[in-house]
Amino acid sequence: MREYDHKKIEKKWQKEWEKQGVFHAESPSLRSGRLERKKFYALIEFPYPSGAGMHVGHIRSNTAMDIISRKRRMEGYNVLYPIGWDAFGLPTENYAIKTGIHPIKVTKDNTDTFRRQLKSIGFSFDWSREVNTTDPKYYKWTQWIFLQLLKKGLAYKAKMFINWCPKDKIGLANEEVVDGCCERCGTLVEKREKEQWMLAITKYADRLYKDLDDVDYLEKIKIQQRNWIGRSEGVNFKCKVKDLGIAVEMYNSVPQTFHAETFTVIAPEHKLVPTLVAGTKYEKPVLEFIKKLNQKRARKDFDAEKEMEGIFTGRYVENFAGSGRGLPIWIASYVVADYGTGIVNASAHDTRDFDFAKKFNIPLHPVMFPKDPIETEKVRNKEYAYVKDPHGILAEPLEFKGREWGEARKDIIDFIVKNGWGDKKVNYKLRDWVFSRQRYWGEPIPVINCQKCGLVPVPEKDLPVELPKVKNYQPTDSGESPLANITKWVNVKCPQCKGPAKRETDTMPNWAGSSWYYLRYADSKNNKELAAPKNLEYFTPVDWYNGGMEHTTLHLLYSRFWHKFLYDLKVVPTSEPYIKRTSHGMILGEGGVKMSKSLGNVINPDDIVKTYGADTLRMYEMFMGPFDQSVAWSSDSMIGPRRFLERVWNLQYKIQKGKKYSEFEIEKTIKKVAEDIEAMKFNTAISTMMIFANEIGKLDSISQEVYEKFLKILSPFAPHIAEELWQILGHKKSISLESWPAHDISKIKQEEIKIVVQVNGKVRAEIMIGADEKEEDVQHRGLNNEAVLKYTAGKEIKKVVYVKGRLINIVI
RNA sequence: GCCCAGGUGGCGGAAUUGGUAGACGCGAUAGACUCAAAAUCUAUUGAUGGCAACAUCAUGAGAGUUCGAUUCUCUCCCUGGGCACCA
Repeated sequence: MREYDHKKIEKKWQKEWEKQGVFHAESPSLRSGRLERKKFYALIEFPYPSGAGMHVGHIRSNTAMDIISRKRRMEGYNVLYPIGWDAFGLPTENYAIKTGIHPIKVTKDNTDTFRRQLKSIGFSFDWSREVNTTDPKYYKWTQWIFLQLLKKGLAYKAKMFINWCPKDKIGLANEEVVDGCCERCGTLVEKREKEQWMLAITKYADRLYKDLDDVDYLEKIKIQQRNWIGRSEGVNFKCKVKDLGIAVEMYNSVPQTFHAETFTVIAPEHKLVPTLVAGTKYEKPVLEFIKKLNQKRARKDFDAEKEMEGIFTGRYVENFAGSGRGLPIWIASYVVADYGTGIVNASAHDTRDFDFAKKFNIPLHPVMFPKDPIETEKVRNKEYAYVKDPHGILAEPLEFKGREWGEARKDIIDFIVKNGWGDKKVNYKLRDWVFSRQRYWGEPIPVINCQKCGLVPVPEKDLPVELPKVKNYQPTDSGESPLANITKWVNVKCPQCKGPAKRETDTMPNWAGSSWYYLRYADSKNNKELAAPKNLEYFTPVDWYNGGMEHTTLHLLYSRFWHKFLYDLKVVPTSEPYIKRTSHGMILGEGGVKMSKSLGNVINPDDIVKTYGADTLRMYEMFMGPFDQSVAWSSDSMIGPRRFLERVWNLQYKIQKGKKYSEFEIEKTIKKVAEDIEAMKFNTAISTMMIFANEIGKLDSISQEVYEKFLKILSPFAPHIAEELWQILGHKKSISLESWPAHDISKIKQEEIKIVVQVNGKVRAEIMIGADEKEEDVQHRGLNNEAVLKYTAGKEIKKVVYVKGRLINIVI
């Protein structure tokens, strides 16, 4: 008997797969005729090659998609399961700053480590399509996409207040600021005015929102994206400021209660504020108020909700919505300048407005009341803010008296519009994407500043604009990229007038390269185009994309935006990049704490591959818990899957020619495993296989046919051991190229079924019945069962419930 | 505050449309093998009571619907994640 030697087996098959090119996806561009075979495109988020090496979390998500890919291959699909490196980014640059080692070298070392580690796990990646975002041949096309965005007016420069991290010396997108602090280093973010490149993602907000209806994403992912885009339909009220004659628009997303509005609030930084108070007695106190407020806001622990501040401007809105009333305009600290119009009318039906009015003694006028009369009295007495209740009854305007708030909404909006008081308006929370970074390790933005011609795009034929070598990667305190110091690189001739000009020194954020990488995989070696249309037509969209929840609102939204843009340019054939999106849970350290270097609880996959083997590691990570939930690592539990594989290995010595085994068990197992893989319930798929192996392990001998079927369904999970056993059984072809065993439902039929007899819902007996036995006969047998009679004797039987093939419940 | 997940043995976790709660795995206990240990194999393993057959209680707490609830409804508590001055 040979022992299960995982080291030998795993190395052997990894070499063999590579030699045979088992996992290469066939491209239509490489053949003359049509590629008839159906494709399946499985995608994982390509890793950022950090210096720490691969995390066990990578293995979890990669294995999941690997199992699905391997199953699809066995089902006859031409599977594309690619891999690459999202290698631009701050950690590498910060490392370079610290050590002086060039980021190119750092990246090469790290990707080498990752590649070796990934290969040691036996993932069925098509390595021939490997991409790297830092490769000029790759980022040539990232820059090309930027030029197209520029051409269409979707990339623009804007002088604006940006979130500035004083430590990283970098501008941050709103999305990258967490609790007012830099997402990466935790430093308190400052506001700084700077010229920035922006991408107009808001122009696509509507489509990004609506098209979610047509994709198969996990519901929670859709909800997060919808919340992030934050679409709301409301009314822009058209008003005039009394005595000034200025027209203002005020956005209101709940116009149903517009009659309740008794005052108006404006954001402190709103550009209209100085005009409102200019030359009045309010000017001095208002400006002082704003100055003080800004100082307060800079404080980290400042809570605008609790520390609500405000001041009257001395101005009024004139004749609000035809009511003849004038609404006092207050500056309020809780109003956001860049949402809607930054000026809002306020009412008793909003908690913040309500609290504000109470604090500053502004009159309130509720117009919507609950059905309960006691509560109505409370609302009438202004005891609390009665907010957004679809069943609340409106008292005003009189045209809508007695109608429900939720139901009346549409009609009230029409009413307002018809009277000319305002226009329908859709607003989004989503803001444009701050696209420039004052950093070295990113794609140079391919633009030239000419003194005469202004901003001139680099001609497409001159792409890529390559990163020059620098000595120092430290950003400058002036906020410019280190590239600004390379005069040789910066000074160029203007492509239009040939006069002296300077290159743009800002680079792109790391989200750029990852916004379109899945397209490049379709044709990663193409030097003439982003990818051959033939290949894009065939491979895209991605059929199944798995990744982390943390990328739902940034990467996933950005890449959908770019994809839609490329669709408009007719570069890609579909309007959505991913048909299906799922997500995995995190792997936590032992005891449920976060895995981190500082806690010293990081698990090194290399050690486990060495001692237990890649197959055991794969099995363990799939078995440890539900795929979409976080699970704590437990080194003790690793032994379970390893024991299972050893048992499977030893089963080979039980094979006997001509031996038959109940078809029922193997067919049932195949069916369950297949269903569980599709539902990403890998943990129960494995337990099903364990049960099967335990069962046949008890027999004296097993048939080769059954064992082979079992190896096939095991192979996506533990491919190395499955290949080895497959070969031992005398097969020449790789098991990866075999076909997935079809389970025959008709075979899954039992002669006898065990059912339970309950008395008043409590199990009292078990009986065996024939599969086709009549209900009356079954009931009769249940009722006359000895154990059951003990409980029913002398009692009146009220009812007997029979659930076919399940149970009998006798009610007494 | 809002949104989304969750809460089941010593631990990770199973339970089709409501239908035998605790599958599978880890750990633990006992036994076999061994000079011994490891590995392996066999048995037991939710709690309480009982020599046992068996009984009772158990899925965060409390109520409800039902012949029957881990599953459905309501109220509350706790944990994790996301969002948050968005009118």
